[in-house]
Amino acid sequence: MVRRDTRELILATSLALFNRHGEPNVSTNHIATEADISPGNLYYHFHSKDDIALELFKRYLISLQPVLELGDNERPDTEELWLRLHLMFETMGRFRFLYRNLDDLCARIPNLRRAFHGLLAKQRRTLERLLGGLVSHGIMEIGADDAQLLLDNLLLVMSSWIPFAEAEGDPGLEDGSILPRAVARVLHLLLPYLRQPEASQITALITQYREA
Amino acid sequence: MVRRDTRELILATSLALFNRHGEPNVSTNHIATEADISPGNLYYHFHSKDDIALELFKRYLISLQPVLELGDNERPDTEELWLRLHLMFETMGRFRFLYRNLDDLCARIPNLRRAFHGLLAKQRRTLERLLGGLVSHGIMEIGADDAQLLLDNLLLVMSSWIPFAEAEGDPGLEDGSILPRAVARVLHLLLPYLRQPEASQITALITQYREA
DNA sequence: GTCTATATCTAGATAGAC
DNA sequence: GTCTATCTAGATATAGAC
Repeated sequence: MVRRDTRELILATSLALFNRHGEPNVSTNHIATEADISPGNLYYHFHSKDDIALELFKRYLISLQPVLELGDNERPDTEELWLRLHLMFETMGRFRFLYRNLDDLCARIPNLRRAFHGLLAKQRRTLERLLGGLVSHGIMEIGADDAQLLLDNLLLVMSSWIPFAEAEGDPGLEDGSILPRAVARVLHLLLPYLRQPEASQITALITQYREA
Repeated sequence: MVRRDTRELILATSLALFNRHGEPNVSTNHIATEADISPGNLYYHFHSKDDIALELFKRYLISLQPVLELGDNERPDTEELWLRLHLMFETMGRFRFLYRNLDDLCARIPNLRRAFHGLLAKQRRTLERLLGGLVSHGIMEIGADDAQLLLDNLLLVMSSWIPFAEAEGDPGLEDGSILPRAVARVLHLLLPYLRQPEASQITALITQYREA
């Protein structure tokens, strides 16, 4: 690997190893060896292993920011919806180690825990606005109670498809071929509440995605 | 704690600690101390820590067996459905450490991995039959493609509500007060495909469960 | 069956030379 | 900034007396 700034090299190497083997199974020595630096050097750049994980989480948040941001005068439609989901899932996939061991990372690193809760709240607001947009366009029809339960399930599925796929041993996590199926999964949750002709559009998208 | 058969004591203690702190955060010394026995004694009864986890998984499977079994002439209705779900989730909650670190347990313990995949397949078959029963009774109306996607999401949600609740820091995991909400969550996935009057029944159940 | 004592290993982290 | 060498802690697991 080309020698860039060492701190960035450590982060890139850690991310790759964490994603491949799972964060608990990657030691700092392991990272140093793979990055072709000494263990001491690693600790010159980072105070601890948790520090590396936390810094990666910050990068994750930054990557996600533009995907979660909705312009004030933006009018979300189904096209916009699947684009956002695809971008979001692609980003999550690049940092998938976070979701694989979310519970333990949150328990161990208070700052990460707080940041994750903030992210969940933000995701909920973004989804709420997206759904609200669909309703105001007459594309979606849903009651307030149903909308809350739907939001709960959307957040759960969006936060859990990665570890579930890992547990199932799905090979598509490595090469990204799982993404279309993950998006199809989420879109299918919305389908019952969509009116025509958007419902048919989404159905077509789902079919297309599943076959991809 | 009353002194029962030591092997059972170790299992009970391990289960409690694993659930409370997460399996990776509980050492064999920790278990021995809590069980009031020596570390050496623990290793007399179990070959390794993984052995304990695997034995607990077997107990989990045994507990789940009657819940997943459907009699041949059984006619699943909505009443049967919520009963099954409640029993299933209650059992999962008693062994929730398994779901909190499923990926790493599967990666580390091949036998557990195989057993879990077998369980997933069995759950899918049971759900398939339950849904099929609802359809044949005219309670549910759903196409073949939609049914497959619904099954996928049902399995995902059923396998993931525990770690998601842990990541959210939901206190209801300890005392079981989360169970009604978890069941409501799953029932809501089915709701769009139910006919009347069962749809209203389920809506009422969900409302009741959410308030509980 | 159970204990005490200990071997072995590996992880995270630091010290100090260069 | 980077390296080598090393410390420390804690985990799994075993040996051998009782």
